[in-house]
Amino acid sequence: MPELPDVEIFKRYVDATALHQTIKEVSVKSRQILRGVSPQTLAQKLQGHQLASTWRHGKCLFLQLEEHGGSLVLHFGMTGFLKYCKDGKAMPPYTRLLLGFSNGAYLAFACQRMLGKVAFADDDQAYIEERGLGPDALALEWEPFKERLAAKRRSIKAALMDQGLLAGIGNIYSDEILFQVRVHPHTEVSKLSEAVLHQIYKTMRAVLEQAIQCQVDPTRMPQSWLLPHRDPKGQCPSCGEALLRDKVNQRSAYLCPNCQKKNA
DNA sequence: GGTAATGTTAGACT
DNA sequence: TAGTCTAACATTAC
Repeated sequence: MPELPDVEIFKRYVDATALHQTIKEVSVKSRQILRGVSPQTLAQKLQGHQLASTWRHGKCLFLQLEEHGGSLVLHFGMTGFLKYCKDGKAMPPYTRLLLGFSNGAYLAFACQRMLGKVAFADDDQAYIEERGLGPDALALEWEPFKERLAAKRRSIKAALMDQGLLAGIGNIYSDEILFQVRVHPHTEVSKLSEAVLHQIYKTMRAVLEQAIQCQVDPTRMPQSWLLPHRDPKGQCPSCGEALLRDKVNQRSAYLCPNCQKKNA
């Protein structure tokens, strides 16, 4: 689930559960998810400290320690999520990292497919730069958005999903944005008029914000959206046509062949 | 048993 | 050189 709106919900979840408690225990269950930090170093950085605040950049969640002590950085891959448990027994399956607090509760980072990543950043901004991430999709203004995408020869779907251009959009939400703007995902960015690009920008903001409001729960999203119908048997909520599953960038893109014509 | 799944990335290619 | 594309990564469910 973890695209920008999902990670924003994880951020709010941490804010509501795990702040301002002293970390007693740091247990790395799967070493493989660590990026650029050893289990020993991670434990040493975290133990005895508290999570003071959180913020999100694209799909990355930063859990900041008090007194500028650096941040625990979480990336959720395709299957990652967080769970705050009152005791260690309620731990979800595939827990890869477990933080134990002085009040006896735990924060578990789970990811079934091991594509999630855990890192430690002494400086959040430097970390973002090192990883080559573009500006956060919700923080990005129209003018820089236009400049970043300008004249790209790749498809609009690939461009929206490129974390180096702008950070936070993945397969699901790029489909949703392009469906709402009625643009075919294969369309080359350079072929889009400025007016259409502007529509894409505005729709991107609206979709991301509303998805957060809906708690990323498809059943709460408007029925006019693609997302609640996004499966191989789904029908277009606008015209009733059977949805098409196409390949863009090695990923399956869902679209309505009637509403999203090429060269439209 | 083959295929696909909400992500990233190193290396190949143009 | 820069931009773009592909395969690989690990695991489970249908």
